[in-house]
Amino acid sequence: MVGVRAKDHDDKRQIILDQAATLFARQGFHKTSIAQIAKACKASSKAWIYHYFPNKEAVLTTLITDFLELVIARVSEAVGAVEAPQKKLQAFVLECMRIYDEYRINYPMLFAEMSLLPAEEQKPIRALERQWVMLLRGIILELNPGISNRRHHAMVLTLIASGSVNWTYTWFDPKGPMSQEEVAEMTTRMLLKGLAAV
Amino acid sequence: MVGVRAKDHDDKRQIILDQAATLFARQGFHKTSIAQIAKACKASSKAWIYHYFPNKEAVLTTLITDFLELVIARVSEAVGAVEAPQKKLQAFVLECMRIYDEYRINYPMLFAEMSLLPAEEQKPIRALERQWVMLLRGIILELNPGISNRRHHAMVLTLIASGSVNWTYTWFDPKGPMSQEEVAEMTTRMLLKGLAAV
DNA sequence: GCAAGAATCGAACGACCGTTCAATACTTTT
DNA sequence: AAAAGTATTGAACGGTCGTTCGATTCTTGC
Repeated sequence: MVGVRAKDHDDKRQIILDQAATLFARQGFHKTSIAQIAKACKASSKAWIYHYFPNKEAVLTTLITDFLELVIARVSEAVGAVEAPQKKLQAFVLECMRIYDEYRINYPMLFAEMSLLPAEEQKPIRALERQWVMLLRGIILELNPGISNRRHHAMVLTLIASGSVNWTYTWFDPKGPMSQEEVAEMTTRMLLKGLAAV
Repeated sequence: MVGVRAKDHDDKRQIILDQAATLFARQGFHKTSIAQIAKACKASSKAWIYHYFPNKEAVLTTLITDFLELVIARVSEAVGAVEAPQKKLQAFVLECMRIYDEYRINYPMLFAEMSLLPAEEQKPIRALERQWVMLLRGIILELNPGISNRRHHAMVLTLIASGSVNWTYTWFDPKGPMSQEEVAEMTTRMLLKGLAAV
């Protein structure tokens, strides 16, 4: 076929995303230049990036989108593999922390950056985020069906709980005194008791 | 005295900080230019800013420092005004949310931006942050003295709890269905039960 | 082998931005 | 009123960065 994309087109694209993720996490989005990403990919020109992405923001939005889709897929699977709602919560928390640790993505930073994008570009990302939150909300409702009576209580409680999970990024150190499994265990135990109290 | 600073020098400085806070919250640090801050202050030249701050980063670090000092002062006072540790936790959470609401500062964004600063400039800010965390840790230890046996447990539990409070920024809407008092109430109740479980 | 589009690259453009500088106006003490 | 230092300003500098362009090379179906 003439004029067809190279077989390794998607691979190259993925390399860009991987290198960009590392650089964004270390230096932030604005302090990372296209030239830097290209160099990290061992390309000799920054114009090379533009063959795979229309602009710099697209690298960011693709990165966040792919990441959230992965999180949702893996968390869904982990949660679906157990029956008891207590076990589901544990699986949810643990799987989130595992992915955060594997990918070393600075989620609060990406989140903040995303919030500055034009509303139209935020839309699909917000939708994925909502999926993630709704997954957690479902588990919380199973754990404590009573709260469904009061309007919005389930949602607010879910958002409060989500903070415990998401904020972990800002302080957790894999080389610290606790493993992610232990932190996940403590978080789960706290949430289990706490969520029953409202 | 010849060559003394004008009486309103500190006022002007504060105006810069206030306008910068608003702009940073809305557009982020990097997308806000010195010229924009100057214009928001009704100054006719961006060089004017440099009479009050040595550079743009100093505006950011001063902003965060002042904010954290205010938070610590107000939260300390609120916590000190009550006796029971349960009341202290409630006061802590409520006061944090009140300040966040009053000042409309995007704390997670400022936090992320601060993390990219040179280590030396981060130091005093990290110290203030630690003060805030330690305040919360003290309350948690009062609530659950048992955890002091296991090393690091109190600190990790504190950090997990702090996530619930700090993440509120990213989702709380004053025009939403719940007031900050109600959210603070729910957060406190959840934490009270949850923290006892570890 | 030729045509057409993909892949890659080097160079340049155009805009913006943080910072500096020199000059002017203002204030206050002596 | 003179001196000295502050307050403010407009203009310019130096650099960076995202993006574009044109050219070249490579791949592949006809």
